[in-house]
Amino acid sequence: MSEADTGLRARLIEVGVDLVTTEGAQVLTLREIARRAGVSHGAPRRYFPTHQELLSAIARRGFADLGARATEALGDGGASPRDRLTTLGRVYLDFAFTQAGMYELMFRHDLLESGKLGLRETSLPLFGVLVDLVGRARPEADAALVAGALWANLHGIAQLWGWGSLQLATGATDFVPLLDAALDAHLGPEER
Amino acid sequence: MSEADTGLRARLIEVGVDLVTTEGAQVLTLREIARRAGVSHGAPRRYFPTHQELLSAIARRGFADLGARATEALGDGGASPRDRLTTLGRVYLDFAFTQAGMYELMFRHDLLESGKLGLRETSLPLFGVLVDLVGRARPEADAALVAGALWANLHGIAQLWGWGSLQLATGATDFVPLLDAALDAHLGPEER
DNA sequence: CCCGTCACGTAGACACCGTCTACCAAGGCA
DNA sequence: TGCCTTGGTAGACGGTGTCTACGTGACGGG
Repeated sequence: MSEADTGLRARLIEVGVDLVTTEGAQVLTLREIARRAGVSHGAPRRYFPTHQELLSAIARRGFADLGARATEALGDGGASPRDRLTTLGRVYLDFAFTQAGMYELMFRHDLLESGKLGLRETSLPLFGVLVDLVGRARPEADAALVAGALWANLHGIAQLWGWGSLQLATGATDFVPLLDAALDAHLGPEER
Repeated sequence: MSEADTGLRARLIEVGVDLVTTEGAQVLTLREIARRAGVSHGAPRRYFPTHQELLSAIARRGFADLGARATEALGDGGASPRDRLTTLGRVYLDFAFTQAGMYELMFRHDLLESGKLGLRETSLPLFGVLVDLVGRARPEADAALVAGALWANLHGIAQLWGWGSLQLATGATDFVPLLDAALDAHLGPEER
Protein backbone atom coordinates (compact mmCIF):
# COMPACT_ATOMS: atom_id res chain seq x y z
CA MET A 1 0.00 0.00 0.00
CA SER A 2 2.80 2.38 0.80
CA GLU A 3 4.50 1.86 -2.57
CA ALA A 4 2.81 2.73 -5.82
CA ASP A 5 -0.27 0.57 -6.38
CA THR A 6 0.28 0.79 -10.08
CA GLY A 7 3.48 -0.71 -11.35
CA LEU A 8 4.55 -4.25 -11.84
CA ARG A 9 5.31 -5.07 -8.24
CA ALA A 10 1.75 -4.55 -7.10
CA ARG A 11 0.38 -6.23 -10.20
CA LEU A 12 2.43 -9.37 -9.60
CA ILE A 13 1.07 -9.68 -6.08
CA GLU A 14 -2.44 -9.03 -7.33
CA VAL A 15 -2.14 -11.69 -10.01
CA GLY A 16 -0.70 -14.12 -7.50
CA VAL A 17 -3.52 -13.59 -5.03
CA ASP A 18 -6.03 -14.05 -7.79
CA LEU A 19 -4.31 -17.15 -9.06
CA VAL A 20 -4.00 -18.88 -5.71
CA THR A 21 -7.61 -18.26 -4.76
CA THR A 22 -9.04 -19.40 -8.07
CA GLU A 23 -6.69 -22.17 -9.17
CA GLY A 24 -4.87 -23.35 -6.09
CA ALA A 25 -1.39 -23.19 -4.69
CA GLN A 26 0.33 -25.50 -7.13
CA VAL A 27 0.02 -23.14 -10.11
CA LEU A 28 1.88 -20.32 -8.38
CA THR A 29 5.05 -20.76 -10.40
CA LEU A 30 7.16 -17.74 -11.07
CA ARG A 31 6.77 -18.08 -14.81
CA GLU A 32 3.01 -18.53 -14.64
CA ILE A 33 2.56 -15.43 -12.52
CA ALA A 34 4.70 -13.51 -14.95
CA ARG A 35 2.69 -14.83 -17.90
CA ARG A 36 -0.61 -13.80 -16.34
CA ALA A 37 0.83 -10.41 -15.59
CA GLY A 38 1.82 -10.07 -19.22
CA VAL A 39 5.56 -9.77 -18.68
CA SER A 40 8.53 -11.98 -19.34
CA HIS A 41 9.66 -14.55 -16.81
CA GLY A 42 12.65 -12.47 -15.85
CA ALA A 43 10.70 -9.36 -15.00
CA PRO A 44 9.64 -10.28 -11.44
CA ARG A 45 13.27 -10.52 -10.45
CA ARG A 46 13.53 -6.76 -10.56
CA TYR A 47 11.17 -6.56 -7.54
CA PHE A 48 11.46 -9.96 -5.92
CA PRO A 49 14.99 -11.38 -5.93
CA THR A 50 13.64 -14.88 -5.53
CA HIS A 51 10.47 -16.83 -6.11
CA GLN A 52 10.05 -17.35 -2.37
CA GLU A 53 9.95 -13.63 -1.75
CA LEU A 54 7.15 -13.16 -4.24
CA LEU A 55 5.24 -16.03 -2.67
CA SER A 56 5.82 -14.52 0.76
CA ALA A 57 4.41 -11.20 -0.40
CA ILE A 58 1.32 -13.01 -1.68
CA ALA A 59 0.98 -14.94 1.57
CA ARG A 60 1.18 -11.72 3.54
CA ARG A 61 -1.90 -10.57 1.69
CA GLY A 62 -3.57 -13.70 2.98
CA PHE A 63 -2.71 -12.87 6.57
CA ALA A 64 -3.94 -9.34 6.05
CA ASP A 65 -7.17 -10.63 4.56
CA LEU A 66 -7.70 -13.02 7.46
CA GLY A 67 -7.05 -10.26 9.94
CA ALA A 68 -9.51 -7.96 8.17
CA ARG A 69 -12.20 -10.61 8.16
CA ALA A 70 -11.66 -11.22 11.85
CA THR A 71 -11.82 -7.60 12.94
CA GLU A 72 -14.82 -7.02 10.70
CA ALA A 73 -16.68 -10.02 12.14
CA LEU A 74 -15.80 -9.08 15.70
CA GLY A 75 -17.20 -5.60 15.14
CA ASP A 76 -16.97 -3.08 17.92
CA GLY A 77 -17.69 -5.52 20.67
CA GLY A 78 -20.74 -5.87 22.82
CA ALA A 79 -20.76 -9.65 22.80
CA SER A 80 -19.15 -11.60 25.58
CA PRO A 81 -15.50 -12.65 25.23
CA ARG A 82 -16.64 -16.24 24.86
CA ASP A 83 -19.01 -15.41 22.02
CA ARG A 84 -16.37 -13.32 20.36
CA LEU A 85 -13.96 -16.21 20.54
CA THR A 86 -16.56 -18.44 18.91
CA THR A 87 -16.89 -15.90 16.15
CA LEU A 88 -13.13 -15.74 15.78
CA GLY A 89 -12.88 -19.50 15.52
CA ARG A 90 -15.54 -19.65 12.86
CA VAL A 91 -13.90 -16.92 10.84
CA TYR A 92 -10.58 -18.72 11.07
CA LEU A 93 -11.93 -22.05 9.91
CA ASP A 94 -14.15 -20.50 7.28
CA PHE A 95 -11.12 -18.77 5.88
CA ALA A 96 -9.10 -21.97 5.92
CA PHE A 97 -11.76 -23.84 3.95
CA THR A 98 -13.04 -21.21 1.54
CA GLN A 99 -9.57 -19.83 0.86
CA ALA A 100 -7.90 -23.21 0.98
CA GLY A 101 -5.21 -22.42 -1.56
CA MET A 102 -4.25 -19.22 0.19
CA TYR A 103 -4.30 -20.88 3.60
CA GLU A 104 -2.02 -23.61 2.29
CA LEU A 105 0.35 -21.00 0.94
CA MET A 106 0.36 -19.08 4.21
CA PHE A 107 1.61 -22.09 6.12
CA ARG A 108 4.05 -23.56 3.63
CA HIS A 109 7.08 -24.97 5.36
CA ASP A 110 9.68 -23.52 3.06
CA LEU A 111 8.22 -20.03 3.31
CA LEU A 112 7.95 -20.09 7.07
CA GLU A 113 11.39 -21.55 7.53
CA SER A 114 12.97 -19.04 5.19
CA GLY A 115 11.91 -16.25 7.52
CA LYS A 116 10.93 -14.12 4.54
CA LEU A 117 7.31 -14.20 5.57
CA GLY A 118 7.73 -12.09 8.67
CA LEU A 119 5.32 -14.10 10.74
CA ARG A 120 5.79 -11.78 13.66
CA GLU A 121 4.37 -8.81 11.81
CA THR A 122 1.73 -10.74 9.90
CA SER A 123 0.10 -12.98 12.47
CA LEU A 124 0.98 -11.40 15.78
CA PRO A 125 -1.72 -8.71 15.65
CA LEU A 126 -4.47 -11.26 15.27
CA PHE A 127 -2.86 -13.42 17.93
CA GLY A 128 -2.88 -10.40 20.20
CA VAL A 129 -6.64 -10.14 19.80
CA LEU A 130 -6.86 -13.82 20.66
CA VAL A 131 -4.74 -13.41 23.79
CA ASP A 132 -6.84 -10.46 24.89
CA LEU A 133 -10.11 -12.32 24.48
CA VAL A 134 -8.76 -15.41 26.22
CA GLY A 135 -7.53 -13.27 29.07
CA ARG A 136 -10.99 -11.84 29.58
CA ALA A 137 -12.77 -15.16 29.16
CA ARG A 138 -10.44 -16.95 31.58
CA PRO A 139 -8.90 -14.32 33.87
CA GLU A 140 -7.33 -16.94 36.10
CA ALA A 141 -5.32 -18.66 33.36
CA ASP A 142 -2.06 -17.91 31.56
CA ALA A 143 -3.66 -16.13 28.65
CA ALA A 144 -0.72 -16.44 26.25
CA LEU A 145 -0.36 -20.14 26.92
CA VAL A 146 -4.04 -20.91 26.51
CA ALA A 147 -4.25 -18.70 23.44
CA GLY A 148 -1.30 -20.52 21.93
CA ALA A 149 -2.85 -23.90 22.62
CA LEU A 150 -6.16 -22.73 21.21
CA TRP A 151 -4.55 -21.33 18.08
CA ALA A 152 -2.76 -24.63 17.60
CA ASN A 153 -6.05 -26.41 17.98
CA LEU A 154 -7.75 -24.25 15.38
CA HIS A 155 -4.85 -24.69 13.02
CA GLY A 156 -4.85 -28.43 13.51
CA ILE A 157 -8.57 -28.67 12.86
CA ALA A 158 -8.15 -26.58 9.73
CA GLN A 159 -5.43 -28.81 8.40
CA LEU A 160 -6.70 -32.23 9.37
CA TRP A 161 -10.28 -31.47 8.42
CA GLY A 162 -9.18 -29.80 5.23
CA TRP A 163 -7.83 -33.00 3.75
CA GLY A 164 -10.44 -35.25 5.25
CA SER A 165 -8.46 -36.98 7.95
CA LEU A 166 -10.87 -36.10 10.69
CA GLN A 167 -13.90 -37.05 8.64
CA LEU A 168 -12.34 -40.45 8.11
CA ALA A 169 -11.30 -40.87 11.70
CA THR A 170 -14.35 -39.56 13.52
CA GLY A 171 -17.05 -40.13 10.92
CA ALA A 172 -18.20 -36.57 11.34
CA THR A 173 -19.67 -34.54 8.51
CA ASP A 174 -19.48 -31.06 9.98
CA PHE A 175 -16.55 -29.34 11.59
CA VAL A 176 -18.58 -27.14 13.93
CA PRO A 177 -18.79 -29.76 16.70
CA LEU A 178 -15.01 -30.03 16.58
CA LEU A 179 -14.67 -26.29 16.87
CA ASP A 180 -17.12 -26.21 19.76
CA ALA A 181 -15.27 -29.04 21.46
CA ALA A 182 -12.02 -27.14 21.14
CA LEU A 183 -13.52 -23.94 22.48
CA ASP A 184 -15.20 -25.77 25.36
CA ALA A 185 -11.96 -27.51 26.16
CA HIS A 186 -9.76 -24.46 26.30
CA LEU A 187 -12.27 -21.96 27.63
CA GLY A 188 -14.51 -24.14 29.75
CA PRO A 189 -18.00 -25.27 28.70
CA GLU A 190 -20.32 -22.48 27.76
CA GLU A 191 -22.94 -21.80 30.40
CA ARG A 192 -26.36 -20.75 29.23
CA MET B 1 7.39 -56.33 4.10
CA SER B 2 5.31 -58.76 2.12
CA GLU B 3 7.32 -58.23 -1.05
CA ALA B 4 10.99 -59.07 -1.29
CA ASP B 5 13.04 -56.90 1.05
CA THR B 6 15.96 -57.15 -1.30
CA GLY B 7 15.37 -55.71 -4.72
CA LEU B 8 15.21 -52.17 -5.93
CA ARG B 9 11.74 -51.36 -4.66
CA ALA B 10 12.69 -51.86 -1.03
CA ARG B 11 16.04 -50.15 -1.53
CA LEU B 12 14.43 -47.03 -2.98
CA ILE B 13 12.17 -46.70 0.05
CA GLU B 14 15.11 -47.33 2.36
CA VAL B 15 17.20 -44.67 0.65
CA GLY B 16 14.29 -42.26 0.75
CA VAL B 17 13.71 -42.75 4.47
CA ASP B 18 17.39 -42.26 5.11
CA LEU B 19 17.52 -39.17 2.95
CA VAL B 20 14.52 -37.45 4.46
CA THR B 21 15.66 -38.03 8.03
CA THR B 22 19.22 -36.89 7.47
CA GLU B 23 18.87 -34.15 4.86
CA GLY B 24 15.29 -32.99 4.96
CA ALA B 25 12.23 -33.17 2.80
CA GLN B 26 13.37 -30.88 0.01
CA VAL B 27 16.07 -33.21 -1.29
CA LEU B 28 13.63 -36.05 -1.93
CA THR B 29 13.64 -35.63 -5.69
CA LEU B 30 13.09 -38.68 -7.81
CA ARG B 31 16.45 -38.36 -9.47
CA GLU B 32 18.33 -37.88 -6.21
CA ILE B 33 16.79 -40.98 -4.67
CA ALA B 34 17.71 -42.93 -7.79
CA ARG B 35 21.27 -41.58 -7.68
CA ARG B 36 21.72 -42.58 -4.03
CA ALA B 37 20.32 -46.00 -4.82
CA GLY B 38 22.87 -46.34 -7.60
CA VAL B 39 20.41 -46.67 -10.45
CA SER B 40 19.37 -44.50 -13.36
CA HIS B 41 16.64 -41.95 -12.97
CA GLY B 42 14.23 -44.04 -14.98
CA ALA B 43 14.55 -47.13 -12.83
CA PRO B 44 12.11 -46.16 -10.05
CA ARG B 45 9.34 -45.96 -12.60
CA ARG B 46 9.30 -49.72 -12.84
CA TYR B 47 8.01 -49.90 -9.25
CA PHE B 48 6.48 -46.49 -8.66
CA PRO B 49 4.61 -45.10 -11.65
CA THR B 50 4.99 -41.60 -10.33
CA HIS B 51 7.14 -39.62 -7.97
CA GLN B 52 4.20 -39.10 -5.61
CA GLU B 53 3.76 -42.82 -5.18
CA LEU B 54 7.35 -43.27 -4.13
CA LEU B 55 7.03 -40.38 -1.70
CA SER B 56 3.82 -41.90 -0.36
CA ALA B 57 5.57 -45.21 0.25
CA ILE B 58 8.30 -43.37 2.16
CA ALA B 59 5.72 -41.43 4.16
CA ARG B 60 3.94 -44.66 5.07
CA ARG B 61 7.17 -45.78 6.68
CA GLY B 62 6.97 -42.65 8.77
CA PHE B 63 3.45 -43.47 9.97
CA ALA B 64 4.57 -47.01 10.74
CA ASP B 65 7.55 -45.70 12.67
CA LEU B 66 5.39 -43.30 14.65
CA GLY B 67 2.96 -46.07 15.46
CA ALA B 68 5.76 -48.36 16.58
CA ARG B 69 7.22 -45.71 18.84
CA ALA B 70 3.81 -45.09 20.37
CA THR B 71 2.98 -48.72 21.10
CA GLU B 72 6.47 -49.28 22.43
CA ALA B 73 6.27 -46.29 24.75
CA LEU B 74 2.79 -47.23 25.92
CA GLY B 75 4.02 -50.71 26.77
CA ASP B 76 1.52 -53.21 28.11
CA GLY B 77 -0.38 -50.72 30.17
CA GLY B 78 -0.57 -50.40 33.92
CA ALA B 79 -0.53 -46.63 33.92
CA SER B 80 -3.74 -44.65 34.06
CA PRO B 81 -5.40 -43.60 30.79
CA ARG B 82 -4.48 -40.02 31.54
CA ASP B 83 -0.81 -40.86 32.03
CA ARG B 84 -0.84 -42.96 28.91
CA LEU B 85 -2.28 -40.08 26.95
CA THR B 86 0.47 -37.84 28.27
CA THR B 87 3.00 -40.39 27.07
CA LEU B 88 1.29 -40.56 23.71
CA GLY B 89 1.36 -36.80 23.34
CA ARG B 90 5.03 -36.65 24.17
CA VAL B 91 5.85 -39.39 21.69
CA TYR B 92 3.87 -37.59 19.01
CA LEU B 93 5.57 -34.26 19.53
CA ASP B 94 8.99 -35.81 19.98
CA PHE B 95 8.54 -37.55 16.68
CA ALA B 96 7.41 -34.36 14.99
CA PHE B 97 10.50 -32.47 16.16
CA THR B 98 13.24 -35.09 15.95
CA GLN B 99 11.94 -36.48 12.65
CA ALA B 100 10.94 -33.10 11.32
CA GLY B 101 11.64 -33.91 7.69
CA MET B 102 9.65 -37.12 7.83
CA TYR B 103 6.80 -35.45 9.68
CA GLU B 104 6.69 -32.74 7.05
CA LEU B 105 6.57 -35.36 4.33
CA MET B 106 3.80 -37.28 6.07
CA PHE B 107 1.51 -34.27 6.03
CA ARG B 108 2.31 -32.82 2.64
CA HIS B 109 -0.78 -31.42 1.01
CA ASP B 110 -0.24 -32.90 -2.42
CA LEU B 111 0.35 -36.37 -1.03
CA LEU B 112 -2.69 -36.31 1.21
CA GLU B 113 -4.92 -34.86 -1.47
CA SER B 114 -3.78 -37.40 -4.04
CA GLY B 115 -5.16 -40.18 -1.88
CA LYS B 116 -2.11 -42.29 -2.64
CA LEU B 117 -1.06 -42.19 0.96
CA GLY B 118 -3.90 -44.28 2.28
CA LEU B 119 -4.36 -42.25 5.42
CA ARG B 120 -7.09 -44.57 6.61
CA GLU B 121 -4.76 -47.54 6.83
CA THR B 122 -1.74 -45.61 8.02
CA SER B 123 -3.03 -43.35 10.75
CA LEU B 124 -6.29 -44.94 11.79
CA PRO B 125 -4.75 -47.63 14.03
CA LEU B 126 -2.96 -45.07 16.14
CA PHE B 127 -6.05 -42.91 16.19
CA GLY B 128 -7.96 -45.93 17.44
CA VAL B 129 -5.61 -46.16 20.39
CA LEU B 130 -6.21 -42.49 21.04
CA VAL B 131 -9.98 -42.89 20.95
CA ASP B 132 -9.78 -45.83 23.32
CA LEU B 133 -7.68 -43.97 25.85
CA VAL B 134 -9.86 -40.87 25.63
CA GLY B 135 -12.93 -43.05 26.14
CA ARG B 136 -11.51 -44.45 29.34
CA ALA B 137 -10.19 -41.13 30.59
CA ARG B 138 -13.47 -39.34 29.94
CA PRO B 139 -16.23 -41.94 29.86
CA GLU B 140 -18.95 -39.33 29.76
CA ALA B 141 -17.73 -37.63 26.59
CA ASP B 142 -17.98 -38.37 22.88
CA ALA B 143 -14.66 -40.17 22.63
CA ALA B 144 -14.23 -39.87 18.87
CA LEU B 145 -14.99 -36.16 18.92
CA VAL B 146 -12.66 -35.39 21.81
CA ALA B 147 -9.97 -37.59 20.33
CA GLY B 148 -10.29 -35.77 17.03
CA ALA B 149 -10.03 -32.40 18.69
CA LEU B 150 -7.06 -33.58 20.73
CA TRP B 151 -5.29 -34.99 17.70
CA ALA B 152 -5.85 -31.68 15.92
CA ASN B 153 -4.40 -29.89 18.89
CA LEU B 154 -1.28 -32.06 18.93
CA HIS B 155 -0.86 -31.62 15.20
CA GLY B 156 -1.28 -27.88 15.48
CA ILE B 157 1.27 -27.64 18.25
CA ALA B 158 3.68 -29.75 16.23
CA GLN B 159 3.35 -27.51 13.21
CA LEU B 160 3.21 -24.09 14.80
CA TRP B 161 5.93 -24.85 17.32
CA GLY B 162 8.02 -26.53 14.67
CA TRP B 163 8.59 -23.35 12.76
CA GLY B 164 8.72 -21.07 15.76
CA SER B 165 5.36 -19.34 15.53
CA LEU B 166 4.35 -20.24 19.03
CA GLN B 167 7.70 -19.30 20.49
CA LEU B 168 7.33 -15.88 18.88
CA ALA B 169 3.74 -15.47 19.94
CA THR B 170 3.85 -16.75 23.49
CA GLY B 171 7.48 -16.18 24.35
CA ALA B 172 7.75 -19.75 25.56
CA THR B 173 10.94 -21.77 25.27
CA ASP B 174 9.59 -25.25 25.89
CA PHE B 175 6.66 -26.97 24.29
CA VAL B 176 5.76 -29.16 27.28
CA PRO B 177 3.55 -26.53 28.93
CA LEU B 178 1.62 -26.26 25.70
CA LEU B 179 1.19 -30.01 25.57
CA ASP B 180 0.06 -30.07 29.18
CA ALA B 181 -2.36 -27.24 28.53
CA ALA B 182 -3.84 -29.14 25.62
CA LEU B 183 -4.17 -32.35 27.62
CA ASP B 184 -5.68 -30.52 30.57
CA ALA B 185 -8.10 -28.78 28.28
CA HIS B 186 -9.39 -31.84 26.51
CA LEU B 187 -9.17 -34.33 29.37
CA GLY B 188 -9.77 -32.11 32.35
CA PRO B 189 -7.03 -30.99 34.73
CA GLU B 190 -4.94 -33.75 36.19
CA GLU B 191 -5.73 -34.46 39.81
CA ARG B 192 -2.79 -35.36 41.96
C1' DC C 1 20.35 19.59 -29.02
C1' DC C 2 22.82 15.77 -27.60
C1' DC C 3 24.66 12.59 -24.73
C1' DG C 4 25.19 9.95 -20.57
C1' DT C 5 22.73 7.60 -16.98
C1' DC C 6 19.52 4.86 -15.17
C1' DA C 7 15.17 2.38 -14.42
C1' DC C 8 12.66 -1.41 -16.36
C1' DG C 9 11.83 -5.16 -18.89
C1' DT C 10 13.39 -8.79 -22.63
C1' DA C 11 15.68 -12.93 -24.15
C1' DG C 12 18.38 -16.65 -23.82
C1' DA C 13 21.34 -19.77 -21.38
C1' DC C 14 22.01 -23.09 -17.57
C1' DA C 15 21.13 -26.87 -14.52
C1' DC C 16 17.68 -29.50 -12.67
C1' DC C 17 13.18 -31.59 -12.39
C1' DG C 18 9.37 -35.46 -13.55
C1' DT C 19 7.64 -38.07 -17.28
C1' DC C 20 7.74 -40.74 -21.44
C1' DT C 21 9.64 -43.98 -24.84
C1' DA C 22 12.86 -46.65 -27.27
C1' DC C 23 16.32 -49.81 -26.40
C1' DC C 24 19.17 -53.60 -24.38
C1' DA C 25 21.02 -57.41 -21.70
C1' DA C 26 20.19 -61.53 -19.24
C1' DG C 27 17.37 -65.46 -17.87
C1' DG C 28 13.75 -68.93 -18.26
C1' DC C 29 11.14 -71.83 -21.08
C1' DA C 30 9.17 -74.31 -24.97
C1' DT D 1 17.81 -72.71 -30.75
C1' DG D 2 14.46 -69.14 -30.70
C1' DC D 3 11.38 -66.25 -28.15
C1' DC D 4 9.38 -63.61 -24.65
C1' DT D 5 9.49 -61.52 -20.16
C1' DT D 6 11.94 -58.94 -16.59
C1' DG D 7 14.51 -55.05 -14.96
C1' DG D 8 17.22 -51.50 -15.88
C1' DT D 9 19.61 -47.76 -19.21
C1' DA D 10 19.71 -43.58 -21.94
C1' DG D 11 18.01 -39.86 -24.11
C1' DA D 12 14.42 -36.68 -25.32
C1' DC D 13 10.72 -33.31 -23.98
C1' DG D 14 8.64 -29.60 -21.73
C1' DG D 15 8.66 -27.35 -17.48
C1' DT D 16 10.93 -24.85 -13.53
C1' DG D 17 14.00 -21.05 -10.92
C1' DT D 18 18.06 -18.45 -11.38
C1' DC D 19 21.55 -15.74 -13.69
C1' DT D 20 23.46 -12.53 -17.13
C1' DA D 21 23.78 -9.85 -21.16
C1' DC D 22 21.24 -6.87 -23.77
C1' DG D 23 17.81 -3.38 -25.39
C1' DT D 24 15.07 0.78 -24.88
C1' DG D 25 12.93 4.68 -23.61
C1' DA D 26 12.74 8.72 -20.30
C1' DC D 27 15.10 12.28 -17.96
C1' DG D 28 18.37 15.81 -16.75
C1' DG D 29 22.81 18.65 -17.38
C1' DG D 30 26.27 20.54 -20.54
